[in-house]
Amino acid sequence: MPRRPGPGPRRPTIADIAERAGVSKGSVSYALNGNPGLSEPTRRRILAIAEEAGWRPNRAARALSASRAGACGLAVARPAHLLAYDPFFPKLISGIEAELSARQIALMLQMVDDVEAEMRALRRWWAERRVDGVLLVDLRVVDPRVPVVEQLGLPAVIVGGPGPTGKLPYFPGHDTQRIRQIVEHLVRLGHCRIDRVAGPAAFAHTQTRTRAFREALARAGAMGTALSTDYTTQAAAAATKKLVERCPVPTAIVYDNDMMAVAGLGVLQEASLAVPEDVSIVSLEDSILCEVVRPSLTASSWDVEAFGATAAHALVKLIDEAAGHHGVAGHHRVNDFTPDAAGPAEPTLVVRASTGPPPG
Amino acid sequence: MPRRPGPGPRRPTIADIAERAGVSKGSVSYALNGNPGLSEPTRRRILAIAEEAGWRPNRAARALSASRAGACGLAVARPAHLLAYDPFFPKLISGIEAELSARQIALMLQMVDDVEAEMRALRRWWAERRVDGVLLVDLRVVDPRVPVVEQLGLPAVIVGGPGPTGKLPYFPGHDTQRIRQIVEHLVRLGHCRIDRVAGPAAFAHTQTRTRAFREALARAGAMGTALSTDYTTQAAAAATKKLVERCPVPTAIVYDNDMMAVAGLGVLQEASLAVPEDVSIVSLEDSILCEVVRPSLTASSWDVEAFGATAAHALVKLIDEAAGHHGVAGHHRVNDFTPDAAGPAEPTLVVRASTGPPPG
DNA sequence: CTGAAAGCGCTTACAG
DNA sequence: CTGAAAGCGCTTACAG
Repeated sequence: MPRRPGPGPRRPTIADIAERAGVSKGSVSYALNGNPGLSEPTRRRILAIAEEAGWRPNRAARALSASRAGACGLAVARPAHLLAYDPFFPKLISGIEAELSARQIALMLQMVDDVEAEMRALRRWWAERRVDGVLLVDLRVVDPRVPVVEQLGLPAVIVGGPGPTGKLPYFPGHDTQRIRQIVEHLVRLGHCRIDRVAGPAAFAHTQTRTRAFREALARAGAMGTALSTDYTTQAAAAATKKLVERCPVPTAIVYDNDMMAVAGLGVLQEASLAVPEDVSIVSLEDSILCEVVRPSLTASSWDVEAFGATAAHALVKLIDEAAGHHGVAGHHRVNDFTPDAAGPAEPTLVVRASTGPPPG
Repeated sequence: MPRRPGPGPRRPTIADIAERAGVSKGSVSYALNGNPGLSEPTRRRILAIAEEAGWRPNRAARALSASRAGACGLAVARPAHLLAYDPFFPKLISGIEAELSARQIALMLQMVDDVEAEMRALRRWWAERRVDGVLLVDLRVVDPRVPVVEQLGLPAVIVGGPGPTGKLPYFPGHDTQRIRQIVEHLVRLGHCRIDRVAGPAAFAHTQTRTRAFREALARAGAMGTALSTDYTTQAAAAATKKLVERCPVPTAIVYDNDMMAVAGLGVLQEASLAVPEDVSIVSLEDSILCEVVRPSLTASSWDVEAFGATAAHALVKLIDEAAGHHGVAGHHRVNDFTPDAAGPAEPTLVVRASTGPPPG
């Protein structure tokens, strides 16, 4: 049973601190956690000794006794080759991670092939007490993860959800507003036939966007359709080809993300259609890529990092609440965050070279 | 002290399994961990009961008693806005994660602003026993992280390192070979003046590439220089402008990654230089982006996911070794992995539309 | 081949 | 205001 010391310097424990301070381990724990029931001088003395000794809690010990993992989980069910070209996720993860690490909470990241694998990951995290809560991204229209986390009692927030699903807090990504801005911009330029190359129809945010797209078109008296893709550039290229073979050719195309927009741009260039003289194109997601290609792409810009941070913050709150109502069988409270107010900054349409008046 | 039960189903412990099986907790632990010293029938019976009960180890408990976190750490010291456009990292993380999760090891991800913050993260992970080992990316020419992990006795592998640094295992990313292939391709096309827009000079792999670049040029009797950047597209654009203002204009430019290559392409197009008729360009990193832009970019393709998996595998081995030599004060063994054999697949140059013979 | 027990490093009601 | 003690759920030498 004697611990193998392992290489490297020794890590002090509360027992060491207690001994040096001449108090019990309990008092050290109280001081370290800011619990009441300790005189100010004693607390300060203990804190100073712990600081000086470079004490840090053994997270496993703390997790075991406090029933708190000190970690949140994020499983992403998109193939790596897709993730690799979507600037959205690194930004989102960065925002989540910043919020969490400011609170000393770790982020466990797992990439999985599909929703089934993601659910296995969620169950395993729960069973092993690896995480205190999870972030759910890419909500499906009918999403099997929601009943799973609800049944497990695993605190969860939906990142980018479209609206109330069960009782989980959700954070829509300004989808409606961003689509609206894009359509209004194009209509103002004189376009009346606007098509869209969309993401997977099974994603809830795609549905939200499609609804917003239809409504915005109708309000403006314009027409247009949305073609679903699997987010691959091949699918985006194929959809673009289909659109430009139509008669009449659409004068504007909206792409659900930047890489698809660039793929579409390539197809248009090969079809000898000039952008924006013949066809205007817009990306629903802004990135450096939009700035860098020629012509540069008009794109909807929003603060994805702040968005991730907000969702992470809500998850932390939820976890704290769940721990507070200890033993209460009931579930997370209904969303009490303002929907469509994900970050501090409102989305804005960055107008670049890829949009202009329609031909003729 | 009674645990708050918390919401959701109950999680069985080894005590539950032991009771149902009519054995001691120790025996259950032995059965579950495949330790010898248990009759086959007993082992099978225990396993069946655990399986049926859906038992999973409480990772905190296991970590505390076994002194193993069951997690590895990866801290990335690049600003999020840069990470967001580099397909390399998602692929790398995906490969690492796949290897780790196959062994039930979690990946802790942290994004930090600089190497100092990364070192704080490493120290904190070590002090809290959050991780059993770490992966070090973006090795600097003089890298302060190396002495830190060595002093702490924290198992670590260098992902993409250029060669032996201290005693840490390292995995070079085929840099020399990839640079060589590119230069040879361009020389074969007839280029004799090849410049390069490189990454930060402080990165060790940039240095490796620069050395390989010089050697390859010298071998071919060609000339050329490398301009360092901070990987931003602004810097890439500025470097490209500087190059095309030279006399004579280089006939070929190599970019250390794909986004910089696209930024360079934009500058060339605006300077009315045709690619590849006036200038050929090549990206040292392949991605969908290279396929999608017009002209499509010739790029060096290699299996980054396998690379990440290999490094993660080595780290796991290192951790096992360190645990095996328990108490031995000595350090990790000198690298015993084959350098420059990172993945199963060799890098290949994918020739696309952006390279051709020099003008004249 | 199996069991009883100590220990990992914390937290937290409970006495004093 | 402080201390002694139990407990979190595992692992692991040590007896039998």
